[in-house]
Amino acid sequence: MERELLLLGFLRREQAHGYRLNEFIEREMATCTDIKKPTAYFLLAKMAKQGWITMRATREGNRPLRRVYRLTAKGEAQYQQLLRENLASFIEAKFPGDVGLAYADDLEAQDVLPLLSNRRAALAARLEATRQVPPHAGSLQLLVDHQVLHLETELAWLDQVIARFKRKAKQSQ
Amino acid sequence: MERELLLLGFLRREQAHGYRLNEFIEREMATCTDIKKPTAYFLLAKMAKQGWITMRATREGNRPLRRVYRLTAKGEAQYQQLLRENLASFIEAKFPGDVGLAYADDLEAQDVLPLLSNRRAALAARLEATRQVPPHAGSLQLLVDHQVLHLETELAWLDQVIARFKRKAKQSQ
DNA sequence: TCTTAATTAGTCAATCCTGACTAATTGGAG
DNA sequence: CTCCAATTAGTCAGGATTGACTAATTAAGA
Repeated sequence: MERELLLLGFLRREQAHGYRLNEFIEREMATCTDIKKPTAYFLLAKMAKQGWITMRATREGNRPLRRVYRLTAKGEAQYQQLLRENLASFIEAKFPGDVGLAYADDLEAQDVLPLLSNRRAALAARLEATRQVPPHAGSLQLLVDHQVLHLETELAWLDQVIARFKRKAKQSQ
Repeated sequence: MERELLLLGFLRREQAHGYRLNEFIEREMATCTDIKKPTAYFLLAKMAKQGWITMRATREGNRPLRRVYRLTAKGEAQYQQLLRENLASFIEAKFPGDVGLAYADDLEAQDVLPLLSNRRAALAARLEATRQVPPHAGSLQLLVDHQVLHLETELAWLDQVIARFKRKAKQSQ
């Protein structure tokens, strides 16, 4: 339900139409979610059906119909509950990159090394980009700090893994 | 495609039926994926359609039909490519728990603290459980080590966050 | 030797998610 | 003032995912 929470939390501050929501998601929340545009519209329609938000269609000129979404009292209650649930629970992160590592021994260590070196470069670039993010207001800065810490840890770990495969390559050579 | 990689990597070692695959996923690969049973069956059927694996129906007694899956040469080639792609790229982890933190300022700091304390307990339990996991063979141990390192980092970070909200609670009090 | 619980094996309807698309408006270069 | 690219706004068909279910087999206790 964290996708719903994300949308409700934004609508709580200001009523908005879908496009502004998607902008917020991409610009500010990229570190914790990757909801795509059609998903956001889908969830908004679902929440409207449940009475958590209202949908008001507006039209300017003959642009495509624009819907303005606004939180209802029921939605506010739901928001409070989802927020508390989210804060009180720990959801484990999954590492899709570990699937490859689990099978890395199927390749020669000499073949694995350049591949991991490529992974390392991508990770280092991501870390650098995140470090360059301008300061965010309030708790949003927490998310950036979290991401930086996480990426630093991943980089250190990846270097250990690479060292392991270097040793292995030397042995078998 | 890391779900397909996961399945192909297992079938490469031994032909197997759906149930054994799901067992492996839950027991050994829980740290890097959360594929559910029907998803695995869906992917197996899709890969069979693509010719990466073959499906042979067997029947013992009058049990429900059991399908044994086996990697084809085409599947082996695909496996090689997916494995190399996975090893060479870095896929960012998402933190659903950060959504709540982003909005934590909507609650009083005094209300946030017990919630985060609950999150901390869940995280600490998860870390302890992962530390207790018996040693795995080869690279599978890498995944466990990765998870432990990650959980340790998360715990340290969460303590920082909690400290932040403690300061905030003291200020507003 | 019943009865119950756990394990083995898989299916299906309903829901969720997104790549690819349409379409109008605005900004700016020439 | 015209044309092209970027921005704004949203839709839809099709594919992915899973909760809830069915059903036979085995294990174990009373």
